[in-house]
Amino acid sequence: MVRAVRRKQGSKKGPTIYDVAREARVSVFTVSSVINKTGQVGRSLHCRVEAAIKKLNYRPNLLARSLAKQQTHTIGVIVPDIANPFFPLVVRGAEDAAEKAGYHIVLCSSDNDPAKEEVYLELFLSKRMDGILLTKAPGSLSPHLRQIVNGLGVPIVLMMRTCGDLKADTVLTDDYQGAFEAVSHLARIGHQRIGLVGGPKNVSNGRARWLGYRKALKAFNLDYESNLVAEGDYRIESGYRAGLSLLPLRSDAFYVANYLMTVGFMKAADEMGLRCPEDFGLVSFDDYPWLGCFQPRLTTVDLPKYELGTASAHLLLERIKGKVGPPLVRKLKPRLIVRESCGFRLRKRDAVSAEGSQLTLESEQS
Amino acid sequence: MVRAVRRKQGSKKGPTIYDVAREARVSVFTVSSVINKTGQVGRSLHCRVEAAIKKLNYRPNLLARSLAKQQTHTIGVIVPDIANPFFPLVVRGAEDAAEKAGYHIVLCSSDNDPAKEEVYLELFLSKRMDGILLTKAPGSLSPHLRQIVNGLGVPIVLMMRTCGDLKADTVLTDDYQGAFEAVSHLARIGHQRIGLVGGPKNVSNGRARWLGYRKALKAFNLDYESNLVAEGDYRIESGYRAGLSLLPLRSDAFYVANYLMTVGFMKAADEMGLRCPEDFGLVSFDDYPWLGCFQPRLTTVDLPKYELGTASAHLLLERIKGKVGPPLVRKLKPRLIVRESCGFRLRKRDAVSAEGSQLTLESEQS
DNA sequence: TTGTAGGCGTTATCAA
DNA sequence: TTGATAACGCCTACAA
Repeated sequence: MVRAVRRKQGSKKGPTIYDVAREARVSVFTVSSVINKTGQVGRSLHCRVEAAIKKLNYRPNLLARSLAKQQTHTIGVIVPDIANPFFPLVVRGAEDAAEKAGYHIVLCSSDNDPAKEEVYLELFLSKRMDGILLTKAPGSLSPHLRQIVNGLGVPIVLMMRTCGDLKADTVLTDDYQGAFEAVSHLARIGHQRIGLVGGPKNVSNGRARWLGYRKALKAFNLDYESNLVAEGDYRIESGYRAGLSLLPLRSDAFYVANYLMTVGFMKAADEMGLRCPEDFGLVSFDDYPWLGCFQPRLTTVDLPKYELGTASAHLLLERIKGKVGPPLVRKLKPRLIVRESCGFRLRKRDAVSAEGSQLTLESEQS
Repeated sequence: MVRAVRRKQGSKKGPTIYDVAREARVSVFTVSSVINKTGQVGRSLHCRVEAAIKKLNYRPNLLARSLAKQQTHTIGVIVPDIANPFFPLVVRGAEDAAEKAGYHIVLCSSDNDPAKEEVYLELFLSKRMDGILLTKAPGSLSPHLRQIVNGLGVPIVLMMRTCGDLKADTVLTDDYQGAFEAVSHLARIGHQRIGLVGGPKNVSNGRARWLGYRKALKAFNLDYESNLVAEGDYRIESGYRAGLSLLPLRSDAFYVANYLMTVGFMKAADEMGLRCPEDFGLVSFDDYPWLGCFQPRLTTVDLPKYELGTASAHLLLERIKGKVGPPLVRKLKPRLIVRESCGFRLRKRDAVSAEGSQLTLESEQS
């Protein structure tokens, strides 16, 4: 009982459960039971405890609780870059879902750097996160790390990107399908030579978008011209460079595999005095609220970002709760939104029958 | 020494410092000294310990360390909404600065709801965050909470918004100045009737942008017409509604106090068949990489978001380190970026002399 | 129903 | 230089 003889409470550091117990003239057990609503505590003691808590302004130290209960009610989230406009909504979705379950989020940006990612993962393990949400950087998890993860049994949910050697629950958008629809749309309205600004081939969704492009070309009997294709890294600069090299080739249209690259691409077009959709058609990937307000209004494939976050968090929370079973994969449906950048208005002679595809004409919505 | 007799290591939960000590046939103190590079440990023991750590794949439990050292190396961040494109870069700045100092971030979105904010603040205190970065929701901190904060001595840095009753370090952008420059620019190029879509008056930067607007009108001897003014909440919908009500009044130009409201405003203009800058001039607030690539290219006031985040984190880290002194206020300079939405190209007859203002013609940069 | 005391995994004090 | 051992603040069998 050395503890009860501690400092005369106050002065930084806040009151502890012992202070409350002393104040209420009960044991720490009683206080604990009251706080956690566990076990039956008599009316009078209950009141005394609550009064003491209020009087001392007591807040339980969640650090100590986490240590004792072996759970932090915190989940670690690693995204490539929170400043990439794709991820904020994903994170917000995860945050909301987590919050609803009493969990909170620590956020890290890996910059797609496997080394950084590894550091953060180790951090999460050391901080005893209850679970991890991960948009994997290129490359596989180091065996060393995988061993720890498995040993510790910390659940991980992969977001947006699979990772070959990591068997874990995964939530994806169907980028293969999305890319296929994007390019199909271009083909359907009459474009013949369709270029690609693709994502990095060393991440799964980069490959998927690439494959969807090729599949669509095949489906419409269009040639694959390797010189009309460029690989980017999802950032503005790479889209810009791709624009500089691809635009002079004067193909009919382009599919650009994400928004940031589209921004760079458009900048290049602007500098070269090329206009969209008059000089080239364009379908982008990933929609934003402002795309409909500025010219050219981008035809794009909307990805359910918020839902991606919530779904991932839900899966993770299930695992944290102890659910067992083989890894689950959820694939969310993208949705083609047709505006003008594709050249649809210019070529509406080839009327598009909806064909049961996930097509949305923006003028129809809202 | 009961502890050493614990479970036969392994099977979830990972090894503890005791396991390492036993493995290396030393005391926990020795292990701890090696890990923290504190105190002198003999060569041979040092090696034995390192070997044991490697062999057992030992990672210190940061939770336990935090409890013992009374510091978590974690800072709590509350922003109104991480999905508002303004904040990701701020958070990224804070994250980078924190990371560099060995700190990490837990992120919460308050939705500008004081109640939610209070819950999160209490959470941060309970989780013993070393410091807090806060973009205050409207209203003042509850006295109850302020008492705790003060009592606990947890440093807080206010970002973007002041809070009357909370004396704390603060990092702002000079929104008064920014708004003044925005509106002055409109006036300078010949606009006479200038409307305002302002931010919420119950947050400090909303007021500042409002005041800058009025100051500029005065400076250019323009009338303040209250019917040309609308109060929004920084979200798209409010900008849209403002557009619907203000645009029919056919004033020359508008200053819209943030990007999201501009998006809504443009949507309204689009629906009404009004074009910018032909039918009305517009200056927005807050710049993004894609603003230069789409029409109308927005003239806007760039706010140093990333720097806002880093500066805030730096200030906070200083306080965490124990720096004392009166609350500091840092005000970051905004920068007017002139593109076409203001109508500058249309009216370039009134040539703009730079006048030493922070004006940037986009064609000059890059 | 309530209290006692040991455990969670570190750090830190104080002897040896 | 090392080693016991008491904090850190909470939870929770086990006792009473």
